[in-house]
Amino acid sequence: MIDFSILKRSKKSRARLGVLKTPHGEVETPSLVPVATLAAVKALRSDEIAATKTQMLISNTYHLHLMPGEGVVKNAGGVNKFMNWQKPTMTDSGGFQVFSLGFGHDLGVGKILKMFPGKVDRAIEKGSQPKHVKITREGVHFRSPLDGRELFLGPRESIVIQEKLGADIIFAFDECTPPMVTHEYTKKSLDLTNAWAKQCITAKKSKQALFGIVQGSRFKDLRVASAKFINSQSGFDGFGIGGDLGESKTGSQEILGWVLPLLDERKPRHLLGIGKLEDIELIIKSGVDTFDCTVPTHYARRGIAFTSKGALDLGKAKFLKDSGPLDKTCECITCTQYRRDYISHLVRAKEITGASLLTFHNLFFFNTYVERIREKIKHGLI
RNA sequence: GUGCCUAUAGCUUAAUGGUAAAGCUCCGCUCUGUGGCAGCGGCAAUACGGGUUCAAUUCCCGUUAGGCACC
Repeated sequence: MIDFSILKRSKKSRARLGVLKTPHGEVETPSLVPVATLAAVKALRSDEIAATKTQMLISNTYHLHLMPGEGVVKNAGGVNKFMNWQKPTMTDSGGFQVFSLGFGHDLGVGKILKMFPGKVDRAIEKGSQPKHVKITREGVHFRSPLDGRELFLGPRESIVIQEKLGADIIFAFDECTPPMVTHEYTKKSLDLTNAWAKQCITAKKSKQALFGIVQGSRFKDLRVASAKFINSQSGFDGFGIGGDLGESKTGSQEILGWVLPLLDERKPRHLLGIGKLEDIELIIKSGVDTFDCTVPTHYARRGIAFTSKGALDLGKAKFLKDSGPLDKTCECITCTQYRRDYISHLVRAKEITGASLLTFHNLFFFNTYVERIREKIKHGLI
């Protein structure tokens, strides 16, 4: 069970200030939801995650199913107790893995593609299938990257697993479509995602909140149809917006502009997998309440620090001669207690403490950034 | 001290009497419902001095350095 209330609606944009109440506490929205795929934000303890101002985490059904298996998590009392995290949680349904382990793996692309005009030779047509993933009406056959065994995930399976994982918010099982799909392929995929959406609603026995996912790729008619359909399902407590949002920032704005006005404004909207620093204000202005993104944590493990002066690659040797903090204006533990020369050394030596210090800073920095946006909405600035 | 062996990029190794190749490192770039992953691009070398030859990194001599054996 969740309860969402809107404290303020912007007059300058579709941005909204809200509070999302869950069994594990409240989330002030808009909010970043850091990614804890395997019930861990890599490199941080749960108390450290909390100290980065993180309000909610999202874990992954597919990955936790493979390892350690949802039974282990259930025996521990659910994902919160399992990882000693007292605040709200979400689990993603595994729908993204249909893409990332399927076409994404085959073609070596992410869901955001900077496609050159005319590169239609790689378009994914109706009827085509990825190599290691088989998509059927009932669900998706995967091959485990861990041991090669077959595994099947459909709407019912995903919900059953997510109920055992026990997060506050769970997502419907969908097909996240690749960026280079044709209209025909997307239309067929959407029929599947919508059918699965209904099956997820009927499969759910728990009191967890269930979010339906809007797909439709870059096609306006399909995005609109998807939003209307998902919005019409009273079994959904909120919405996810998934898939490819087009090739540019203005494209993403446009797609969110088609979709969000069609969704019941009393329910929260979560944007799946988007959240580079430069995206955040734009998606919030479009009316997004929560969003998850691997960027702050994943980039930290590659040695990148996000600062008020831009992104810094601490792996570069020049930082070995830099005695300053990562960011002079940041008040996080990493910035107040450690210097760039030391962090650079750790990154270059591949010491895990480097990943830890950078992950802490990046999450604190992102969360502070979003906190300021909440303040701006509160004061009518955006 | 004597004999033998070796010397190619920062490191580890290829190859050839006729354009010197790769891995790692280093430098730059990419990587949005997470691979502590991966990909792309770049810098960079025949120890030194002679000789043979149209042409030597390659064959020969010397120097230097290193390794091994013997005294």
